[in-house]
Amino acid sequence: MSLKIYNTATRTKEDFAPLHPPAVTMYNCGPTVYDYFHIGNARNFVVVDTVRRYLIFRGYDVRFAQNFTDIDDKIINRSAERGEAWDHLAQRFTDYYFQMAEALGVMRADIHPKATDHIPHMIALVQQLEAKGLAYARGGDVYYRVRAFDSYGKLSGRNVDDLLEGARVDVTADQKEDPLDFALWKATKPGEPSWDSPWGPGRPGWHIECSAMSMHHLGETIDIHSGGIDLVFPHHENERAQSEGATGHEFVRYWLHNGFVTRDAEKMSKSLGNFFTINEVLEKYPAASVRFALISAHYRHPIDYSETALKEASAAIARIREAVQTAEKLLGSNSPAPGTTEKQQADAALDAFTTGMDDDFNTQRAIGVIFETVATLNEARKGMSSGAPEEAAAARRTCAALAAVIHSMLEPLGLDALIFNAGNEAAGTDANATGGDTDQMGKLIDLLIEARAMAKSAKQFALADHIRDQLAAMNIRLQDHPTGTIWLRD
RNA sequence: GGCGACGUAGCCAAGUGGUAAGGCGGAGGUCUGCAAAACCUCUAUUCAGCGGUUCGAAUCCGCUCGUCGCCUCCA
Repeated sequence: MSLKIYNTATRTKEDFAPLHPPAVTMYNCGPTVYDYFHIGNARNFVVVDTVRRYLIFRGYDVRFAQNFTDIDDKIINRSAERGEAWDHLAQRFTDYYFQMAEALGVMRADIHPKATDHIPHMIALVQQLEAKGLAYARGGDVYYRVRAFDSYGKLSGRNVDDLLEGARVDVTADQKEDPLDFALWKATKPGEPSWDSPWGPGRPGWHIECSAMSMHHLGETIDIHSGGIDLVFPHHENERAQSEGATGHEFVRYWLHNGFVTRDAEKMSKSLGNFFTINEVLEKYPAASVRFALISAHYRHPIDYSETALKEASAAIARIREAVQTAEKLLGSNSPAPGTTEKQQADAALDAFTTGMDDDFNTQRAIGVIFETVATLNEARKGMSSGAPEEAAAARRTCAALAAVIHSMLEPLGLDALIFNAGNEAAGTDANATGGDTDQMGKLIDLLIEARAMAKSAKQFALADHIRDQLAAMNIRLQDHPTGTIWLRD
């Protein structure tokens, strides 16, 4: 079995062969920190995090960098509107990024470089391009000479002449040699932050930062570079031109781009006002549901954001959580080790999961396998209360093995902790959702369950139901099983 | 105008040549004191439409219709 990744550069699925296995270098174009990121940005972070987690699951040693664009027009404009210092604003939303990303189960990158910390690297890169005749200075600006780079357009499948036709170019706006040329360095304007450079005070163009930071931290050639599909052109095309123009060799081996989150089939955008910021979404729905919804279609396909989608995701997650928690609760603290049969059954599920994910990170197929495993687990659970001791013991082994394998499938999807740890902070002393309720709270609940059982055997159903209802009001839900009553936290 | 993606059940969504995964929702049933959870059965003779290739197509080719995206800051 081999992992296949769809490479935007070739428009085909390719066998994944990193440059120096098992090492994998990955770079994702991160947020411009001038506002909360929206649900579309969230999809990119979640998708890339899932890719990263799966590569780790597959045994790769991943080194991952994701930048913060902490200086650009949007930040300068927002800063002016708010009367807040641009660097203060950027820091504030950088902090929010970490907070929201963590909520979504997105792991921190190994490196989170900031553009403003890499100005010297960018200047050096621009100088290299200048020396090679690929860049030229005009006034205090520096531009990339697009037509001097032979393969410009290769990544996005365009040729420079087509680009000119459709281009809405205001040639008068600047001093470019060619309308297609783009800015590497922008001369400072009054009131804007600026850095000293060989071309005078100014600030970097947008594209140059990713080239500089990717090469500085991960090397001149990296394995995977990712972003939303709208970054293919011009951002990634320009990054490629800058990096390969400077070094003369391949910049990225696999270009990976995720599809949009749409709203009524249209791309979310600021101008349409049809976007939701992540903090708004997380106020309404659990992070597990949001993440599940974001990976419940293939990452390259568009996904429509709606209340229905989030509710369905919540229901789907509830089924998984219910199955695993019920099984683990019934197993108690002395979960049996799997025998050969159970081991094979679990391995088969894991293989099916891996096959799905190996096909260009097909999370939906992987999720399908999880649900099939859930169904098998629920069925096996009934056997646990069998009167025949051997049958019950076998069922316990099966349930233990399947519950464990479900956890190991949820982990690379970034869902395991979100589904099973959420609420534990509120639960306080609830030692874990799986096992012996050794804490005091658990003992109290067990006592109430015992009282309810006594009421039931005395046919005092009003009292029994009162106990159940009051516990439910505290999000403690009771389940009656042939072997006894268990409780779960909702 | 150039380039590209998509159209599968009430909804979401896999499947890219061998006879339609999975989830949500819905209907009926089993279990239960009643619930909850779970389980069982049913819910697409068919994959936008029309042609073609093939023993065989949702899957390949052509055309048509529809939706969306990139070409400008954008995940």
